[in-house]
Amino acid sequence: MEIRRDIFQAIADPTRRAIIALIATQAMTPNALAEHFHTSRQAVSKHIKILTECDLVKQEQQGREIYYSLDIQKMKEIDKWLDQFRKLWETQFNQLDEVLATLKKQKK
Amino acid sequence: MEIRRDIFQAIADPTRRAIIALIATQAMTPNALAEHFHTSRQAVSKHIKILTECDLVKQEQQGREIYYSLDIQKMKEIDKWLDQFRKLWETQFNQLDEVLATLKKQKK
DNA sequence: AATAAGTGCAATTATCTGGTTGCGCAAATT
DNA sequence: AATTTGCGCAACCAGATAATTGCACTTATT
Repeated sequence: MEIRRDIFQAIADPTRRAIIALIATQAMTPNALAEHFHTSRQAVSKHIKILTECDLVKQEQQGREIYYSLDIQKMKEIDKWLDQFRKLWETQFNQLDEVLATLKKQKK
Repeated sequence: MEIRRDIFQAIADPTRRAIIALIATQAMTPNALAEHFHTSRQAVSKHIKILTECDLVKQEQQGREIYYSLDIQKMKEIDKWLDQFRKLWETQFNQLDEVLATLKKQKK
C-alpha cells in the first residue's frame, strides 16, 4: 500500500527537515532521533513514515533496531524544480553586475 | 502586522508552486491567476498573502489592479538549504563514476 | 521462561489548512 | 451620479496534520 506523497509537503515540517539533516550523513534509529527533539518516539516514527512514503529514506534492520538513512539522490528532485528559477536569478545577478560595472566606469 | 512565515511551508502547496512559476517571469493580477486554476479569486488571494508573508512576492498597484511578481532572490534560500545535501549527492556520484571506471578498466 | 527494549500501528484530540461565500472599499466605466 | 470591476478581509467549514497515549509484536537480556 504505497501512498504517493509529495516531497515538498514532506520538507514543509521543520522537525522533518531536522530529521533529514540528521540522517543525511549517518543512519539512525527512531529512539536516537527522538532524543534530539522535544517529541515522543512515536511522533518521530510518524515523520519517518511520511518520509518513507515519498521515498526519501532507506531502512536497514539490525536485530530489533531499525536504522534509517536518507536517500540523497531523491533530494535532487527539489534541486530540479529550482532549476527553472536558477536561470532567472543568475540573469538578475549578471544584470546587476553590468549596472555596477557601468557605475564604476562612469566614476573613472 | 508581519507574521513570520516559513518558505518551505509556502512551497508545500501545489497551487502555490504553480503561482510562483507563473509570476516568476511576468507580473500578474489575482484575477488573471485565478483563471489558471479551478479556484476562486479569493482563494488565490489567500495564497498570495501567504507568499507575501515570507517575502516571496512583490506587488505593484496600477489603478484598481495589483500586479504580483516573484522575488526571485528569495528563492535562493531553498537553494542555500539544499547546499548541505548537494555536497553529499555529488560525492556519491563521483564514487559511482569511480566504480564505473573501474569496471570499464577490468573489461579491457 | 520471564522481563526488558525497540519498534510500528490505531484511536483520539487540538490545531492548521485550503476552500467557499458574503461583505466593504476604491478605481474605472457608463 | 449610478454601476461595474478588481481587490482584500472576515466568517465559516470540511479535511488534513502533528502530537499523545495505549497497545501488540518481535528481539534481546536475565
